[in-house]
Amino acid sequence: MQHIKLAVDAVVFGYQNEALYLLCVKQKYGPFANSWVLPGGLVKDNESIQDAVKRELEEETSVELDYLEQLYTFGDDVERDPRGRVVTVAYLGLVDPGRLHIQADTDALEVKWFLLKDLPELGYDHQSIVDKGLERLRAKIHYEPIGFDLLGKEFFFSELEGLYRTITNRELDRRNFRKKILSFELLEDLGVFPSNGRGRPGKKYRFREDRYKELVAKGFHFEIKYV
Amino acid sequence: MQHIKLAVDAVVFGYQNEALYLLCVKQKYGPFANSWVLPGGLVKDNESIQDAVKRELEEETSVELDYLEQLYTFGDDVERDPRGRVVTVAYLGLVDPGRLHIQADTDALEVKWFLLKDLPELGYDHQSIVDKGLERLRAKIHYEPIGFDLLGKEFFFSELEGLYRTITNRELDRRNFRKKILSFELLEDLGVFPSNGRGRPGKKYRFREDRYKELVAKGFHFEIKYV
DNA sequence: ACAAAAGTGTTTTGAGTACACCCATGA
DNA sequence: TCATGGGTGTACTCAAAACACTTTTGT
Repeated sequence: MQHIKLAVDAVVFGYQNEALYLLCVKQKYGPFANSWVLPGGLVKDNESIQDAVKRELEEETSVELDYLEQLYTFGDDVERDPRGRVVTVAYLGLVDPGRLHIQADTDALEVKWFLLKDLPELGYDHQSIVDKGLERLRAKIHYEPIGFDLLGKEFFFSELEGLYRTITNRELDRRNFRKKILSFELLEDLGVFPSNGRGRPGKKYRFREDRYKELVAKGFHFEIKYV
Repeated sequence: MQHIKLAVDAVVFGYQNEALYLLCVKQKYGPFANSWVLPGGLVKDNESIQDAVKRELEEETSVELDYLEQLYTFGDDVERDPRGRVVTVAYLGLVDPGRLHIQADTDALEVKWFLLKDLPELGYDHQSIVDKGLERLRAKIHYEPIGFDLLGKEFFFSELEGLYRTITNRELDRRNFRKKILSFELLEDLGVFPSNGRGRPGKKYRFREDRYKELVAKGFHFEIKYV
């Protein structure tokens, strides 16, 4: 008879003002009570693992995702949970800035977005799960248009630039970057919007999800080498 | 109390004569008795999931791997095993041609390498696991030097060409491919060997694993766009 | 008028691609 | 001598990279 528990955990990133944020919850019980950890929990017998992630996120944080993918399964360290053998399937989630400021904690658990650069010490092996998630995000932003899930539906071009600068942690040439992105013809031009600070007002854009899918079906491959 | 079992399964590919092979075992008991399935089985309480894969491969097939990586965790279909909830962590394995012909079945299970193009109907959802494995192999061969794990330690250049042709299922320009691969300076030239058939004899090469790691540490990125 | 951010084009460079002939061996 | 497979070099093309000034707004 096997005594292994199966859990899910979610690495959920948000982005605002040139900075990445990570969604954490404060553990109430157990060996890491009062530590910050990733949202997650045990999978139920009759739910898919993906549904388990969504349910836990809903229960613990009330956050809905704009993007979700399976990340990696952590089960090589037999003692990663001091209470017994737990294998966890980690997911990577992304949310747009509209969800970045939590409404109210659902069930008395504390929930918080931490600046990724300023994370507290996380319980269990959750820091290594976060590392894996960040690695995936960094890799994938070059060859899939997942960055758009970290922006609002409508965004200034400079926000997209800032997002790529932040995630890749490198400078980029604004002219070349814009030329490349626009060449895909995946952005709908929404026209000029009042500047939100000083400086010349800029155009807003919307990512054309439908068009992206069409193009992919025809063999198109999103790729940003820049940055 | 949770009633989910945790298993591992391995998609193990081999390559020989311009063809990919998949390692299968014949199921002895259960709902898929006498079906061919992927090698695998339940994880033990005190072993890492990666060790579980290696153990099952050893027990069921006596095959040792030249490459192993975690592939994906299949647990969304609650009824993927008719006997109850089983979530399986699938791994992708590669072996060199020296291991392609099985020595003897360890414990009366039947073991067989099938031509990938000519697979029998596999039990459970194993066909979709194979599909995922093949997808990963096809993607990864472009940006990591994992193809070498499907060749012997010493190989003719034409074998490498054939491997890429086979896996990508496309023609390639021999001159450009050779130029590109050699430009990495990752192959040790072992000199000319007697031809194994008719035609001019060719040089053999060895992949410089150590050098590859050095280069990666310096920021090198293996990439074959060709093919 | 000045500071701040947005918008825009051209040139250079190098990697990807296309392409065809000679060489060494076994039969 | 012929069939088979191995080895090699050059020219073209296009996308990536480098690069700086003008425009619009708020203060």
